[in-house]
Amino acid sequence: MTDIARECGITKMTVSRVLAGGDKVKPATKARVLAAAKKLNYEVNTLAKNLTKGRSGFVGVATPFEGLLGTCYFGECFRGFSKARKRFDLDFVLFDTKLESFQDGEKLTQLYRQCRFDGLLVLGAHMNDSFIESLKSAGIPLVIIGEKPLSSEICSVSCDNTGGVELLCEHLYTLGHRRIAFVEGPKNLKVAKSRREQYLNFCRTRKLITPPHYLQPGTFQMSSGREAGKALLTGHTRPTAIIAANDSMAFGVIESARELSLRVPHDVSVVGFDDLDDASQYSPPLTTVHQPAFEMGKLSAQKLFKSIDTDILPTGQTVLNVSLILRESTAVPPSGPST
Amino acid sequence: MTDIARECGITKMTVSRVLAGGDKVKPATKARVLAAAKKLNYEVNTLAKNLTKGRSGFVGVATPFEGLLGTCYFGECFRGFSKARKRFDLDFVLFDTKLESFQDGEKLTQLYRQCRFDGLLVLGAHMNDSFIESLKSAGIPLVIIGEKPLSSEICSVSCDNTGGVELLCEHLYTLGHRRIAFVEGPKNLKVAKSRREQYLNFCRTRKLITPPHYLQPGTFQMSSGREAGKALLTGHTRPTAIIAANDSMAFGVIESARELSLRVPHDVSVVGFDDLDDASQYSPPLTTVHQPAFEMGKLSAQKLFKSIDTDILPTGQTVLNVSLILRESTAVPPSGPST
DNA sequence: TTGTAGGCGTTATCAG
DNA sequence: CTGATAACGCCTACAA
Repeated sequence: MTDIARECGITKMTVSRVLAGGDKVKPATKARVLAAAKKLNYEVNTLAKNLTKGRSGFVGVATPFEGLLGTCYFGECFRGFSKARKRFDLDFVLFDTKLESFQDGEKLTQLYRQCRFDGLLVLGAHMNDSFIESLKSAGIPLVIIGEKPLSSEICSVSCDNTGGVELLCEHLYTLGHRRIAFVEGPKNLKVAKSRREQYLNFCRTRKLITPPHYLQPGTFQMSSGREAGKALLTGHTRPTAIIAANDSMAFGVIESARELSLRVPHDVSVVGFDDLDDASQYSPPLTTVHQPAFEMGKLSAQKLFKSIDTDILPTGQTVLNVSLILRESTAVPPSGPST
Repeated sequence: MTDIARECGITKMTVSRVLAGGDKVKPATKARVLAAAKKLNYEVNTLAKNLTKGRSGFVGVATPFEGLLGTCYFGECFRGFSKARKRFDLDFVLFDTKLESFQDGEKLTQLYRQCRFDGLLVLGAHMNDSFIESLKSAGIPLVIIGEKPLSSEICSVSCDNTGGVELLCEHLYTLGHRRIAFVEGPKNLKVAKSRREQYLNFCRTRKLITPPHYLQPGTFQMSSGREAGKALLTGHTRPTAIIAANDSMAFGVIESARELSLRVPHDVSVVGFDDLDDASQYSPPLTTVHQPAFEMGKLSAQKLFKSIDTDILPTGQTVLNVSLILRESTAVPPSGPST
């Protein structure tokens, strides 16, 4: 910058002004500065700029690396973040909430106070609310994605998990299913809990039978769906329909049916939740609930960017709608519609 | 920092020394400083530290967001990066090579010169070598992952794609298959090209028939595998075995067989490449080649970190071994072993 | 073992 | 519209 100033016979200050956006500088000077900058192959030193501005120019994305990073859900959310970005001087840093050192939010708080990032997007948070509370109380601009924290003070963008499961249940019930089983997600995830609760709720309301083994544990991974499917399809009082708390597990359930030479949906109906890309490619194509991961990512990032720009903490708890995607993995139960 | 100094009745400088690692400071002073730091809830300002050090403390990860970010392969690599990290003052920034502005490497070069990151890991690079060359010539510490660039000057960590396809071909040939088809990956990816070349090579060597439609285009996505499978299984001279250039497409091929009521492996053998988590969960479990994505990620990150620490550009082209994972999607061809 | 002086490259502020 | 001066918070180098 000093070089440019010398080259143009002016001060650094004027050069800075031009490069920062050309506030009130004589057009002629401006042109000369720009020419010199080009000639000298100048690029700002972000490090120095950041120091004076007190900003790092980075947005943190906190997520469990193991279990979420390689999933389509994560990919879609992240593409949403990226899409929301209008200013290109903000980039994304990834933090692994699975590391022990990140478990309690203390570490992220510290990084924030060290000016490593300007705001935080939290994906796949655990039920452990104290994690989020501690981030909040550190004054970090914060948006939680995928679930709604207890405290309404905390900004979040999620989708209607309860409503989604309700749609699935209704659909199966209308087809005539009365023996409906459920494969749940990890116990420490709020989304998993919401989905399970709504299933149980539905069964209670409609007075459906729910032997204990109708509620199968799962990890959101295909393998757990396969195991749960095997248990359900070989156990007593075989269900006529199985709801998996996400698509991956639904695929696993379908595989288990195949292994047992049961046809989907003829012998058993299977539904999932998420609407992954592959859901439509499966045979049979999977009936599922579409979760708008891309939109969730985009909206949450927009909120955070705005917050960072304005220095006002983000607020509001947005719950996006989900929709039932009817494909071919569901049909009337083998015994025909119930009464 | 000034506050701590005042609190302890010493200068900033001594405080700095203590906080930087306590070089040659009297233990008593050191203790007092640390106590005061704790009391005042002090955290270094990374922004200032970076400015003096001339380092950003970030490692860039350049990858196409669309098509790679949501995949298991990316997840594994990234977990490898994270695992390689010994110093926790280096974090990972994501850059989207699918953005137009990143296509030619110019943008990343600019970001580097602006000190946004200290080194770069490139994942899923395009065939376009000029992209990589331009990064290299900008002097960016650089490791390419997954493919071996033409210029041996450029550091890379990849796996033996050629050998892997050879293993698959050999396996099928030994079982007796003579009509082997191939579903290829995106035309602009080097890995895809290597795998295809080796398939063609094998067919040539063994004098296998290869009608033009035996080489089906694909995108590495399940849907393209499904389409290719349909074309191959309904076309003339039906192959007895199909090699998909990755697992996702192999799943698609299997689905297409199911739709056509063909049994895998009884009527047609199917193999993939990657060994995704789900490959073992499929029914039939998929015979495939294991690609050590985690190790590739870890090793490449280690090289880069070392380079950043020592200020010596990373070198060497490592090619990791792959291994054939025999599962249940392959068998002798329906007509029995060939002569 | 500790202190002093100065600089890293940029922007803020106020004066001209 | 432009310039002078100081500051951002830390670290390097040298001196005491």
